[in-house]
Amino acid sequence: MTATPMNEPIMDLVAAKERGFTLDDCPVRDVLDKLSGKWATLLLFELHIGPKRFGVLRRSVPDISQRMLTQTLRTLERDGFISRTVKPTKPPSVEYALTDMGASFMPLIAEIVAWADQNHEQIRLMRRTFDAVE
Amino acid sequence: MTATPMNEPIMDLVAAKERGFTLDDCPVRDVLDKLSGKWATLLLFELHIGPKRFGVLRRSVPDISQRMLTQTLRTLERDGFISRTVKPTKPPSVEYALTDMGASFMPLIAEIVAWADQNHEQIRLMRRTFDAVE
DNA sequence: TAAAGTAGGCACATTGAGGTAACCTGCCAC
DNA sequence: GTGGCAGGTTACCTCAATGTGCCTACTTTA
Repeated sequence: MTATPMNEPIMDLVAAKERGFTLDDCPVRDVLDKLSGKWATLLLFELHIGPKRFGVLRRSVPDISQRMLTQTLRTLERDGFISRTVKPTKPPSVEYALTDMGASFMPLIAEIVAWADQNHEQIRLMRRTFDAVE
Repeated sequence: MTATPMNEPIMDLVAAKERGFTLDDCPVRDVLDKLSGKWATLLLFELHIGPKRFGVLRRSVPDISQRMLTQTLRTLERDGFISRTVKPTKPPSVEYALTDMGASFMPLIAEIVAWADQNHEQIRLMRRTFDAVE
């Protein structure tokens, strides 16, 4: 709840800082931007269950607008997290799927979910306490 | 590079979805918002090395404005990631430090950094390829 | 002929994160 | 006094992310 006597620092992070990983064109930003968008993780989430078509995705994430669905899928495709395959059905359909790289990213999301699950009660408690004092 | 035959889904994620973790007041959002801000991770990064005073933090992250430094520190404190301690020195000084909860969050950041380190070349390759085709 | 379902595109408004710059409150030294 | 440092706060502005609504082009079904 208060200051910690500091468990020893994670050396990877110390090393990362020394390599300049805190700069603006930083590779980590590329990844963080995926996590930060409102929809990207939800879509990765859906595709992690299995490949899905455009319309199915839209119904799976009912709040998303068509525009944001298209746009988010594009940037995820652009960065190689998902693939887009047009199938020559009668009305051509488009299937989206995780790539191997995208799939390798999901364990990180799973860990974040797990951490959030373990800590969100304390976070909300701290928040209420902080707000109460003004 | 193309569609993956889908390694088996991570059951924690499937379970999370069934518990409604994709909703708007979702606990995961609370955590993702920390990662998404421009400065929060950098400040956690600095405090992970050790406790630091306001002015030291400002010099450690030279691009940050006083306003954003104060603001980001406040929200991190509000959510219990860091602690704020006023010390009765001649001009009173303020020391910021990771809390235990904040420290427990750092391994996740370390993993994201490691993943970004391994994959950013491919991401940028995919991006260039995608942009070339138009 | 009309409706409804495929997968989008385009134009505009909103909104919130972030930046800039100035001011403030103590306390110290000159 | 005047100036500086510490740690802020406040007002104002910008810009990118996101939302809303309407449009296309094609095909199947009623």
